[in-house]
Amino acid sequence: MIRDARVLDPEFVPSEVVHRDGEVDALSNALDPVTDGEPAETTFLFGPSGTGKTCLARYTVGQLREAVIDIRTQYVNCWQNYSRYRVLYRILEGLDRTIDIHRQSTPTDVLLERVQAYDGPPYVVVLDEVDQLEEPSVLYDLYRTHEVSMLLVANREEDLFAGLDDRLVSRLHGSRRIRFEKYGIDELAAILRARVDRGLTEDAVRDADLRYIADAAAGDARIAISTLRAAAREAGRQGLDRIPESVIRGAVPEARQEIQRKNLDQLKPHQKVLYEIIEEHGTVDPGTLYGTYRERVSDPRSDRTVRTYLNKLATYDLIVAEGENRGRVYRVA
DNA sequence: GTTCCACCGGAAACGGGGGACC
DNA sequence: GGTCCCCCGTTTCCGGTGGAAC
Repeated sequence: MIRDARVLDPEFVPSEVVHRDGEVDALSNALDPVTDGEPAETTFLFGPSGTGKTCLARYTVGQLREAVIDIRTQYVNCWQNYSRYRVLYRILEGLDRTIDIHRQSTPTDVLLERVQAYDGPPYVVVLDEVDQLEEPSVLYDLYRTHEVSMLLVANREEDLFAGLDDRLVSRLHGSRRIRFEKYGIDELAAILRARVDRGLTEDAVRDADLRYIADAAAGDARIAISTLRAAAREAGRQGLDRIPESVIRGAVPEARQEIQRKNLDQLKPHQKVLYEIIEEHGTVDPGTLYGTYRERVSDPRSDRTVRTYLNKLATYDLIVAEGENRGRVYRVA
């Protein structure tokens, strides 16, 4: 039944983007100077998870690469590359200029100097999840680098700017902004249909079932595509040539659990212990949480580090921190 | 109204791991 | 082999906040 499993991967960049014409045009216009060998203005892509920001950024940059001979591009995920050093390193990787750079001995400033010394063809850098940067000052460094054009992807504009210093905010104030709204059910169903047509055999899924998935995903294309993939996998396991409604319905919670499992797998052992304690309690106050954690592990980290871990868990959407100060409680998301 | 205290998170310091250099 | 330098995870220190107790 599966013809091309790649298209069922949420990371897959399709050859045509569905229901984002306005956003594609806006981004193409922003990148237009690159076609004349000039740098593009800094552009923000804002919107909730699963609204196609990353997909569209990669798609548009891909189109640009097809149209322009002299261009360099790089994608940097700031969730994984959260320090100034790692961002600059990834950017130099895109220029093939990391050959003599050593993780443990080359100062960050040397990396920056090398990026700033670049004077080749336009270089378009996509900084995804830019609100996860621990050292946003790197944006200032890059802003001052003439040949580098930045596409900055983030969920919420307010959250991103709240974490930046005034100097950077004023510089970025005039930058172009493209906003993404959540997909409607019809739009999501159309996105799924396009993937089914390319990735599965004909009539593998009914339109009504695609609408069911779209509805359950609540506007999040990533969840919708994961659900479709989970359903296709289960139907394949059962040796079916179509995905029945019962499998579709079972795939909805399965896809959400899979996303959560992936997030849990990325945690360090101490972070997992904290998550388990919160899960066991349902809702737990900080004092009890810290105390239980200290009892449960042989080499507990300091309370301050625990707070850093808890913030990490919250950013992963694994837990929720409710209330302030003494009223603070933690619960699983 | 004042004091106490639990909690948060920023900033700086510390130390481990590892590569470069002599 | 010893020393220096760097990144990065962690700890230490501490100021801010606001509810509880007096």
